[in-house]
Amino acid sequence: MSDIEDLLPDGSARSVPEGATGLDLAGAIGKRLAKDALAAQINGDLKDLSVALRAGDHVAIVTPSSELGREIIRHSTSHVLAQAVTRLWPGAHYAIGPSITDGFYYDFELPGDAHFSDGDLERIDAEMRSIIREDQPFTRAEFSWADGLALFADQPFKLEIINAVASGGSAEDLDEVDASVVSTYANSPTFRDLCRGPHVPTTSRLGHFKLTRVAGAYWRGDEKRPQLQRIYGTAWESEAALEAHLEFLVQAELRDHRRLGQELDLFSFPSEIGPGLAVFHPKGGTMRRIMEDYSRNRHVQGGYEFVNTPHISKEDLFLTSGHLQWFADGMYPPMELDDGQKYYLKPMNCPFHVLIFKSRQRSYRELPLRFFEFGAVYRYEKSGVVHGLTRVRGMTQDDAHIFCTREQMAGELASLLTFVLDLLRDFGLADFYLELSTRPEGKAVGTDAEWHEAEATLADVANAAGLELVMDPGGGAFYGPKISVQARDAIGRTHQMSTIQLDFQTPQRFDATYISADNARTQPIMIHRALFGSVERFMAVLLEHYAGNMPTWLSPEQVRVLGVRNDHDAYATSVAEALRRDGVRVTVEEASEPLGARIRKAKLEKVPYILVVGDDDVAKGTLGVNQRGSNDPERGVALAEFRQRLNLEIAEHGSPEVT
RNA sequence: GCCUGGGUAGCUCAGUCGGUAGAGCAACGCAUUCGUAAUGCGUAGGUCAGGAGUUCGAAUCUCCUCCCAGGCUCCA
Repeated sequence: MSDIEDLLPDGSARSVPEGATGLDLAGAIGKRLAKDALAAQINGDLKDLSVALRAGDHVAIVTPSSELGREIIRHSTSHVLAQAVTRLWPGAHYAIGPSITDGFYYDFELPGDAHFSDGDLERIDAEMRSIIREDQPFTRAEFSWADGLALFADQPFKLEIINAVASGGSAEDLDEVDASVVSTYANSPTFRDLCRGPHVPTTSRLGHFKLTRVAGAYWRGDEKRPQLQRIYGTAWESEAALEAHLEFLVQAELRDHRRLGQELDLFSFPSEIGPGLAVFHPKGGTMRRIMEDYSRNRHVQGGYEFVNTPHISKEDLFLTSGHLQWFADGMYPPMELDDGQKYYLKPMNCPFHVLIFKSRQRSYRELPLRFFEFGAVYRYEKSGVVHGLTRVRGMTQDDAHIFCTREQMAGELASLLTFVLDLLRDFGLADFYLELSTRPEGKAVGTDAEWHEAEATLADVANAAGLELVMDPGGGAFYGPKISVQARDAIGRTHQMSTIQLDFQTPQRFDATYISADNARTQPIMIHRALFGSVERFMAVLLEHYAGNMPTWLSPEQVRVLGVRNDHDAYATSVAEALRRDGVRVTVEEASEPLGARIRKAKLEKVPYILVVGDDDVAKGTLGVNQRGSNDPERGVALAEFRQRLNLEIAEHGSPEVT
C-alpha cells in the first residue's frame, strides 16, 4: 500500500496511506484533533470523517467550535430528536429537520390525532439523552430511487421528498438530499433518516442542547398543506457555549420593548380597544413627540413639503391604486353608507398624495415634488401576527412620496439614501446593510422593461452607497422594487428600518402627469419612502437597541432632582427651574422617602441624570451628579457647569453612558 | 388564519383532592428628615378575562367567545 499526499488549509501537504479517511488524516496531524474532529471538508464539500481520501484532495478537518462544526452538531442533534420521537410515539411521521441559526428543528406528524404539548419536551429530552449515551454511530448508506422508496414506505413526507428530487427537485429538496442517489443515515436498526449529511461520527459527540419550544408549521411552508408540529432546540459544542446562549436569550428578553413599554410606563395595548392598537402614555408620548419633531425638522431642511390627508376614503380610490385587488384581506372591512357607498380606512397614504399631485396641472419646473406626512394607516393584520409595536393594526408612517422626472430619478434616489442613513445615525444606529427586493412573481403590475429599469436603477444607487447589499428576489411590492435599510442593533440582531420603493405604476393608474419642457403630458416617476417605517416600530427598535436607556435627548425625563432632606426641596426646585428654562425635561421628587429609595426608583426608571442636593450644595450653589450607568456620583458640580454639559450632550444626541 | 401554551389585586406570581382567594412590590394614611439602588407601622385593593354548562358547591372540570405569548403562513 503506497502513500498519498493531501493538502491542508494552510497549503502544506501531508501524506497518509492510500485508503485513509478524514479521521486518519486528523490523527496524523494530532491526537487532540482526531478526538475533536466531526467531519472533513474535502475539496470544499462537507463529508463524513469516514470518507476515504484521494491523492491531491484539499482537506480541512471540521471541529466543534467552528460555524461548520456547530451546524453539523445541530443537524445531527435533530436526527437524535427524530429518533427519540419515533421511540416515544411509534408510527410518528418525521418530515424535515435542518440546522438553523443557533439550533435546529424537526417537523413531525404524530399517529392518530396526537399532538405534542409543552410537557412532552421533558420526556423527549430524556429520551434524546439516552440515545446519546448509547453512542450510536451515524452510518451512511446509499440506495437507488426504487430501494429508497421501499425503505421509507411508511414515511409519506420522505416519499414526497424522494419523488420530488427524482423528478427534478427543487432547491429546497436538494438541500435535504443528494441529487444522484438516495442517501440515508442510520443510527440503529430501528432508525434511519433520509439525509445528505454529513454527521458527527457517533451520538456521544452531542449533548449540549436544550429543546426550547413546540410550534406549528405547515408542510413545505404552504398554508394549504397539512400543519405539522415542529420542535425547536438549540445546540452547541460545549456546555459553556450553551449556557452563554441561554444567557443571551435572557438578556434579549430583558430588553424586549413590550416589557420596557410597561416598566417605563410608555405605552399599552388596552384590550378594550383591540389587538395591535396601542395607546401612548405621557412618557411614551413625549418620546414620540421628540422623534417626530426631529424628523419634521430634517424633512423641512431636506426640501419636503408637508401635506395632510384623511383616514378614510371611498372604495374607488383603492380600486384605482390596486390595493383592494391585492390586499383586500389586509384591509379593515368597509363602512357602508345609506346610499351604498363604501368607505375604507386607509392602509396606505400614497393614493392620497397622488391626488394632491393631480389637484392642478403640474410643470416639469416644479419637480421634484416631495410630499411628506405622518400618516396614520390601518391594516387588518391576521390575529396571529400582531406583535408589540413592531406589527400593529394601526400605525403612523413617516411617509413621503417624491414625484420626479426619469432624469432626476437616479440623483433623487442617491440623495435620499444619504438622507436616510444620516437620520438613522442621528438616532444612534450605525451598523447597516441594504437589501434589494425585486419583482414578485405572479403578483406584479407593469411591463418587464419598466421593472428592469427600476431594479437596475435601485441596484446602481445601492452599490454606490458602499454598503453591503443583499438580494431579496421576489420581495418587492406589486408596483415596484424596493431597497430596504437593515440595521444591526446593540446585541447584533437585524431590523428592517427604512424602505425606498420605486414606482412606475401608480402615476399611470391614476393618470398623473406633468407638462414637460417639450410641452408634452408626461408621467412622473414616484418614489415611496418611509425612514422610521412607522413611528411605533422605530420606537420599538430604539428601545431594544438601547435596552430602554435612551440617549438623553430622547429620554422622556432627562433629569430628576432630589433634596437630601425636606429643607433642601426649595433649592431642588430652583435647580429644576433653571434647567427647565434651558428646555430640559426635569422633575423634583420631594424628600418624603429616604434618599436611597428615591434614587433606586429613579434608576429603575432609567432617568439619565439624578441630581442630589444637600447642605453643601445649598451653601455653594452646586449639585451631586449621579449619571446613569455610573456607580460613582460626582459631588460639588457647579450648576452652570452641569447645564453646559447637559445642553451640549442633548444637542449632540449623546447618552450619559457614552464617555 | 393555523398549531401549542397562557389570562388570579396596578405589577410579578402562589393557590394541593372541586369546599367562595394569598404573598412580595406598588398605591393610600401616619410616623420618620435621611448624602447616592428598598425606613417602620397601618389601611385599602378581586365579576379569579367574559359567557354558558356539570355539580350540593367551580379560580380549579367541560364548551364557546375575547385577549396575550412562542412558532408557521402573511406583511402594500
